Amino acid sequence: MSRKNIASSNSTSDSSGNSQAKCHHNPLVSCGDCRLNAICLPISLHVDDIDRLDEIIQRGRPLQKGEYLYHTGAPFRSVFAIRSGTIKAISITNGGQEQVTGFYLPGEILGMDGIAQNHHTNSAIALETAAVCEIPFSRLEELSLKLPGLQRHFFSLMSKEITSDQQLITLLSKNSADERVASLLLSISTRNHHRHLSATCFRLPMSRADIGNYLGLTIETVSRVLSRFQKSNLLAVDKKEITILDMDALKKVAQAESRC
Amino acid sequence: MSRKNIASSNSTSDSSGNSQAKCHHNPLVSCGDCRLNAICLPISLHVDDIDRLDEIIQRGRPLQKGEYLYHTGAPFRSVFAIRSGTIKAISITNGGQEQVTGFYLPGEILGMDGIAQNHHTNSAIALETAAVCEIPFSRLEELSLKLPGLQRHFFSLMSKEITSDQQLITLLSKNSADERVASLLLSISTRNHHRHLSATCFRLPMSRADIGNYLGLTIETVSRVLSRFQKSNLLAVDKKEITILDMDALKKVAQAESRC
DNA sequence: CGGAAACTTGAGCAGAGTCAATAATTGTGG
DNA sequence: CCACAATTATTGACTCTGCTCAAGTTTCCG
Repeated sequence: MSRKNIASSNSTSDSSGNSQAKCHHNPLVSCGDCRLNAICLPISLHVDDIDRLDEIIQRGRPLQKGEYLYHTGAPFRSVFAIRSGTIKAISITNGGQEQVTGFYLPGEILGMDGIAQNHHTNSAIALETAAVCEIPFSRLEELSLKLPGLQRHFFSLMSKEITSDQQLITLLSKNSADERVASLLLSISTRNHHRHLSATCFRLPMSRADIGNYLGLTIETVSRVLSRFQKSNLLAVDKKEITILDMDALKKVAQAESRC
Repeated sequence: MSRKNIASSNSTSDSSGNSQAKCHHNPLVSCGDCRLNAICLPISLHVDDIDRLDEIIQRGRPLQKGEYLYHTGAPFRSVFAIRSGTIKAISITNGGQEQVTGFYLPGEILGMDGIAQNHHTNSAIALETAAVCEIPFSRLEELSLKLPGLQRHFFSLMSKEITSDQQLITLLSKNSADERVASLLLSISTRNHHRHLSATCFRLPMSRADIGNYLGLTIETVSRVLSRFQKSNLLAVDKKEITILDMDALKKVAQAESRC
């Protein structure tokens, strides 16, 4: 068997003594050894092909909280995979306000907004100290021409971005404040779970303002909804630390759109 | 010069006597002769390459109003370019409601929601009699591996879909009913103008219900906003026929988000 | 021509926004 | 390390935009 399905090599590998080399804080770890590759690169590639991908990826110094990964209008050169930390993507409205268009967690890929116009339509900002892998897009395109699996993977990534944007559109268009907040909490919970972290107890990396901006709500409404969820024992909220106490009930709230 | 920039061959070509062959209602017209190719395929391709693309495209019988182009959950095989008519894309919410995620006009491409999961997450429904070109995706992928320009074009198309979804997110998240309706009217106006149709006088192909669904408003609110626009002489509204009487004022309404 | 679907308009209501005051947390510089 | 400023979050009172419900009208299509 000359192929290595990297999707099946999951993070249990850090039970080995060599945890240093595989730690996601270590900027030098290669794609093949990265514990996040099941999320970021869930395709079968020949080991040689992984090495070729590895070669084009640039790993820079970590971003500090508030630092920009790229700015609106900047020439588009790369997409980025998050290794640690959280990044928010924002676009600027005609009136000059921010619109948060997404939160990106470790293993997720952002920056694809820039492809069409050859410059970024969004800005990306670190919400906390964050390490990213920079993937130069022109070299990725070249490599994609040689590796059909990689081309398909990038089509797929962009398609996922489209479907997740459309889910947000539905959320904004049809759901109440309670439903929106519950949905966001569940989304973060699920994504944490995929990374083998707790699905019920986690720290929100973003401010109430960012949550409200993302969900089309005011900061006050977000705060009130969280207080209400706490009063009804769905959650324990301790500033940014969230504990989901009643997952089923929270899911019910999230899905309870005014059904006919 | 062995390359033909098809983007520069615009619809003025129908001044020739041979308008039959180039008419967008004729299902047999080739990509090279299609008057919409400036919108749907705005890239430089070798004439031979256009022919190769042409060969893989299937042109079926027109869809009648209300007919499905594809259903949610159907296996993903193709993307579609619209030749004539209008298609709406909808997704189904958890509660079983429709969410309109987009309106597609002639020259525009839809169906890319299905790539990630290999089946469509949306359904597509004709709002009026419509002709489409079906582009089998697997063959498009193969061809993209040979034609870097085509690969880039499809990355670009998907990126455009992402940025336009994000604009809708902003609209839903930040803008009032008036601003949302004005924005949609202006979007249709602009897209008509690109197709060399009137930017000020056109027929809305979708119902008030579809508009409301798309914009996150009720049918009653859409109706009231249009009445209000008419009273203030921004528009003349005659059921689905819209005439923009004061384009500048309408643009002001559309951009007037509560700026700080 | 008749029934259904689509649209318009009005009255009343409620969910989320605004404004405002206070509290808690974080960051900064002496 | 503490004190002060700045930012962030909570909570309350009031307002307003857009929703609900309802009735009536127009348009579409068989």
